Amino acid sequence: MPQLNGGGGDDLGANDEMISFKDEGEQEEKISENVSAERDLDDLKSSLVNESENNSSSSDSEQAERRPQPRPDLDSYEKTRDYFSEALRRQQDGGFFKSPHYPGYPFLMIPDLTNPYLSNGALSPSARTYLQMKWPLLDVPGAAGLKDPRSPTPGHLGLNTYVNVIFTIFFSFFRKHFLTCFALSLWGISLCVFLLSLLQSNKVPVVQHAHHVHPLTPLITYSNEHFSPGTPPSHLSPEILDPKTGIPRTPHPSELSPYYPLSPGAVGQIPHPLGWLVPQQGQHMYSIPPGGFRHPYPALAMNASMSSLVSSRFSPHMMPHHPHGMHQTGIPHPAIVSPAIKQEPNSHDHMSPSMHSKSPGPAKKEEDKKPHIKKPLNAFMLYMKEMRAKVVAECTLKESAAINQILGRRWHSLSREEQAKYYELARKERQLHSQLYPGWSARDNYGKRKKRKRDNKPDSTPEDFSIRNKNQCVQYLPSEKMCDSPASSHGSMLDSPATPSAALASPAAPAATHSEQAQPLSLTTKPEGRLHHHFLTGKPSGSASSSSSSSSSSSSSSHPSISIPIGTSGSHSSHSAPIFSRPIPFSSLHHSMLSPPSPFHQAALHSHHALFQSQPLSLVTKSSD
DNA sequence: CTGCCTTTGAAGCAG
DNA sequence: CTGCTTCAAAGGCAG
Repeated sequence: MPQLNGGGGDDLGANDEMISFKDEGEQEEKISENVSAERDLDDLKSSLVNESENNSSSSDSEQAERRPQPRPDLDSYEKTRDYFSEALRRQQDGGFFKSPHYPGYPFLMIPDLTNPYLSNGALSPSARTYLQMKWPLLDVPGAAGLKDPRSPTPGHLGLNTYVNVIFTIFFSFFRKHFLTCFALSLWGISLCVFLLSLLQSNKVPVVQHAHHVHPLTPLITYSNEHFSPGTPPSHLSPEILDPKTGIPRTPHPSELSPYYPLSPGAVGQIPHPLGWLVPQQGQHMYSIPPGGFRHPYPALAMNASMSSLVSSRFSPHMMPHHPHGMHQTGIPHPAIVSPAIKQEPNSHDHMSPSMHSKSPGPAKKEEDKKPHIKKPLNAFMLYMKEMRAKVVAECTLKESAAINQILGRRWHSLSREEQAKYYELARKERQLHSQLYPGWSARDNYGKRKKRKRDNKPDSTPEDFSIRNKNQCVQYLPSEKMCDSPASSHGSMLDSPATPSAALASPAAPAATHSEQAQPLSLTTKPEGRLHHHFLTGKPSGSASSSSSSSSSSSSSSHPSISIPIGTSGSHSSHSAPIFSRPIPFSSLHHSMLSPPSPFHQAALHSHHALFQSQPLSLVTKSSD
């Protein structure tokens, strides 16, 4: 647990301490976020006003251009268009209709308007994509006929106009009252969709985008609280309040979506303003079986992302709460995994215990009844989920083991604040998890996984490094791919990461430097890779390193290359723990070092090294050849 | 097809 | 209380 090791921090209650520290920080952050959000919103409004004016003028000019050559069949069109334009002028004070700029999405700029964080339209593309995905039908340029005077379809002008007027009125209303009437707006959208369908049925040319993924796929984010423009963050009570009444309600999935902004990854790598909160590609920390939300069966295939977002934010307040676990009700939570789908091959249909009358079977059946509730993700896991895609994109690596090494290093390169975010997130997740599954215990999942190989060799001789047991020092990374990876050989890790990602990963250069300095030894320079991995392995992960100074010491002393369990790859916390965790939690220490450079950090760094030096025997080592 | 690899952190268990 | 073990995610890889 990264806590402040100094500077007023104490080692006890690391988690809570840090969390509390963080909470304060977060609150401040949030306040500032809100303020900035409001400011952004204001800016956005003003900018939109300007845009509106521009749009109006351009619209007029367009009309002027057409007037010289009026056509009889366009008269009615012109009239309706004028009417429409008038309606537009009346309604649009915010440039809501930016058709000239977004010809393809004449009326689909909602997210841009509704997202207070988009002062500069940075997210506009994603927002549009979002809408396209969310409401594919809306992607249809319903006013295409109107938009393009050259291809009018007089036969449908009336309908088009009607639709457009509906759009205009609805969206103006929508825009003005979005924050408070979102649900209503959705109904309006549904109406529009219906009308568009009508248009389609009337054979009005309709353009569908080919890049539709899943309409709901991009909606997932890890946390919505920071993105809901009109709803205050509710960290600990993820319930969704009715925007109008403020009363908790059971939202329809479609109603939820707006509160769960796009995941950057899902929308073309568009960086999210609050990227750290955004999970990867619509995935949630709890992978919920598809159909989790309302349909217990995968066949009903509610989009997993949607399910996760919905379920992840469904607190007991929203759903009937059963003290012994929501799963008893068949209510899905991301943490609930249907073994049939995942992991538990032997069990089946765990998701529907409530659906089926409790079939009292053999004693073992009881286990089957219990759905597999996954552990809440810890901070690092959350970080991994978020960053994995980036790392994969930046590197050609695909193997998770290698990616994880990189992530592990990056994790340690993160500033304390950044890590704190994830710790806080993880804490909330645990809290939510505990609320959702009061009776759940990590113990419940013990033995669920296939037997781990680790325990086979508890009593191997010090020299007898089990092949099975990973070498804690050897890089699992394929030699070809180092990226900004862990422990690049030759201390290349000390070099500043060439890739932008590296810089990204280590926002604070000093921190990164410290990090690197702090782990020089951990960078096992062995390019050997897997070969040594087999022969030079560290201790069996299980018994290996820690307590038994005997084994570890012998191994360490015998090998020239010393690998420090410093947060680096291979230093499983549990292994390294014996060395630092108790007296000076390693992560904590490391955190301090990662923090902005300061005398204290320097001291910590030195002490850290000193610590290592003082306990050479504890260091897991590996032979250099 | 199953399990390992790899990472960190949380939690449980054993002594 | 300390230390060890298991599990969480993820995807290539080996058997």
